[in-house]
Amino acid sequence: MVDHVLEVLKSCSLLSGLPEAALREVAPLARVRPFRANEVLYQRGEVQSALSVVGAGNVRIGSTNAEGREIMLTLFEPGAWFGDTVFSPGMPRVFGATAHTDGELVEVPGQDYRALLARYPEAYPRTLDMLSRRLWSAISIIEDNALRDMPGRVGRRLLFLAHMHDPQRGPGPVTFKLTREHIANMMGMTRQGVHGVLKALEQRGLIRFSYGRSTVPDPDALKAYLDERAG
Amino acid sequence: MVDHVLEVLKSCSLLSGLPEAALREVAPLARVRPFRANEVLYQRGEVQSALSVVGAGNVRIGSTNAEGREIMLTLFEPGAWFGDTVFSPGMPRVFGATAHTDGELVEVPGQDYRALLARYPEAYPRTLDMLSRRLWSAISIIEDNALRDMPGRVGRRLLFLAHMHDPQRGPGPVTFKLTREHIANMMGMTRQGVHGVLKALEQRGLIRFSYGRSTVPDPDALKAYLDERAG
DNA sequence: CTGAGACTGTCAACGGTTTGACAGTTGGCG
DNA sequence: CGCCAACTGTCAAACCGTTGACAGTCTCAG
Repeated sequence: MVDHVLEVLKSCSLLSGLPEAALREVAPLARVRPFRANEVLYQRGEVQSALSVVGAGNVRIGSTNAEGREIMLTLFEPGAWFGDTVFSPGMPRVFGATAHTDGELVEVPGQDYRALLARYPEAYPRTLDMLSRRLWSAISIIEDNALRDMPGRVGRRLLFLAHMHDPQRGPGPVTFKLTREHIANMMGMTRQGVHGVLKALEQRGLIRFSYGRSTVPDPDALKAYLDERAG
Repeated sequence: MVDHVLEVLKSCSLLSGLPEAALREVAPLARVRPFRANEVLYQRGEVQSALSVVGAGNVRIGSTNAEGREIMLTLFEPGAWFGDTVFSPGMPRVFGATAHTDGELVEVPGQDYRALLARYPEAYPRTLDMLSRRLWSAISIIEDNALRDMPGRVGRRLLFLAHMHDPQRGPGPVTFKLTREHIANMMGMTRQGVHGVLKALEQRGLIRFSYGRSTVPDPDALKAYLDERAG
């Protein structure tokens, strides 16, 4: 069990600055939490601080407003971490987390994680780097939303997800298991609006889609097209 | 001169986790850079990494796309810091910085700042906290853009700026020296669109504006109004 | 294999924002 | 004090995305 937890922790980029000995120290303190598709994992506004690492399955990050309209920020794959409030204990979560598929979470209590970092200060620069990159991503999204039209936004967000999924990815095709509605929620658009945009991209051969999934056959080609048409 | 730099560094929340002795160490390595209104301070995409602290005046953070359309992310006051690439050396800047008024910047070379942190590791938690809060803000903005309509977005962004300006601020009125066009660039709207929104808010007594400036007489009242009408 | 539920395609009507254009206002600089 | 440049108010037309509605398609569990 602890070995399994250790494997998950080792797969997490945020923790890769820590030596294996350090991970062995926290592994017994972590909690494994299996989940089923569509289960609510965390709600926006909760103040408990823990570092969550996706061990298996996919997790949707986002929140819902009073009228039931949902916004999705991103989709996390195994190895991804979230719960940025570990760094600002006492702050409420800005977003919620919902299971996208069946899977499992490894949760390290915030206090234990912070204590560990203090014991291995050489891991701090890497940690700052990871957090800083996430800020970089968030700002890019704000920028895209303000400067680009809908095809631009949708295309860029798909590329963003592709990169998120695997930062060292080669030029091959990427597939997203997302419904039109999920994409719409991610962009603050409607299902119908997304349909139109995807259809236009499909006619250019930049995207292919079927029931419940979309595929970008050549991310570089999509990127080139987007860069050409705006900015 | 060094004393002056020291004062500026002490006013910066990012550096407040460092003991005064540490700030004294870097002060001589910092560069003071005076600027005039509308001067371009940094361009998006540059890779040089430095920590910049606003010593005096205001700085607009944002970027411009090829068509000349500008997006403004936020406006920084004295004491604010930027240049998040110090934590990810080698990454290009995601945004540019432009002088909004006359003023002055204090620049600490990235390497020196990182070396200082390594020498005073007790400052890391505070640093992570600051960065994490900034991420929190960025995500809030993404959320607002996706879930709220225009009056909601404009109102929330003004409140955000007010908080940015002075996190410990009391209930008094806040004034922004921003033209309609600046606000429009901040929201990805047009000048005319902003006009309509502000006019509606004005009729409710939630905002007042004159040539080149807008005033929120009672931020709490504005917040209450916004919370009531959406989420 | 078959039915129910989830997802998708499509359309017309509606509404809000932008575009573009021009006159009016303000503030600072000579 | 007066002019110029920057900023603002306002309007109609065009545009784009949403709303709402319904039928068609796909998947999976039983």
